[in-house]
Amino acid sequence: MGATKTDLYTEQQNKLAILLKALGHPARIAIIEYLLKVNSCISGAIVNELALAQPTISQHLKELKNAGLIKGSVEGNTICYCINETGFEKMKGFFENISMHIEKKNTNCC
Amino acid sequence: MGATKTDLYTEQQNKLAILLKALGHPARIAIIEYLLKVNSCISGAIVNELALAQPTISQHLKELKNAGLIKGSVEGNTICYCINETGFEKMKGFFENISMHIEKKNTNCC
DNA sequence: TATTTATATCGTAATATTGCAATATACATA
DNA sequence: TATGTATATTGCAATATTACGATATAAATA
Repeated sequence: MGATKTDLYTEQQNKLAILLKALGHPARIAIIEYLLKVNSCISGAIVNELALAQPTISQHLKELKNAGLIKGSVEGNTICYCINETGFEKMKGFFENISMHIEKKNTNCC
Repeated sequence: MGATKTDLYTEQQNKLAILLKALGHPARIAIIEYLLKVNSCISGAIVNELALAQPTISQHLKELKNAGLIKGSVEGNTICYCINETGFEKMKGFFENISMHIEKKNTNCC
């Protein structure tokens, strides 16, 4: 085994899991936070920022892109990465929804 | 290699990654959604709900508990699991913060 | 055109995750 | 006390992830 049995879950659950998993690594959180901090779309600057080897960061960027959390566009020699809002809005919505559900029910049995 | 280099990141980034990673699996999303849906703290009912073997679910529950997303309390023979708000509030806060940051800057270079 | 610069891909080692059968534990009840 | 019921733990096979050196690719510039 070792592979997730995606056919057991709804498409929503699978999609959400992909988004959350993509952010479930501190390097990728750091990349997102960096992209939000700098006031323009920087690319290779991330390599200097993050103390990881260039291929490793390239790989993390690819995963973020595959999950739909960042977009990349070629800019001559360099590549410009920036936040893709849609993925983040979905996750925000999920947690706001959960928060509402928690408020409504007060079964604090644990 | 193979292990995440946690010493490269802030404690906040590492903690957040643990929370997000714990939810980054459809089975664990399904468990959380189930706990929210049923109006009381059910335990072994999850095994019937989820089409996974009992040890597998037990393992997922353990991970959710370790991450601080659910609490468990022994109830005689059975065990009562329910949502632990704090973890979810943290994630909600993170995404609301990101959302605010995205709104402020409109550098849509990608 | 040759060289530099920026990024991606390949290949691989180390480690982690997923899933389950078998088994253990612990309470409940006959 | 013996048996059933609910959950956890162990051990293991299959697969995925993390990280990086070596190398490829592609644009920029000397």
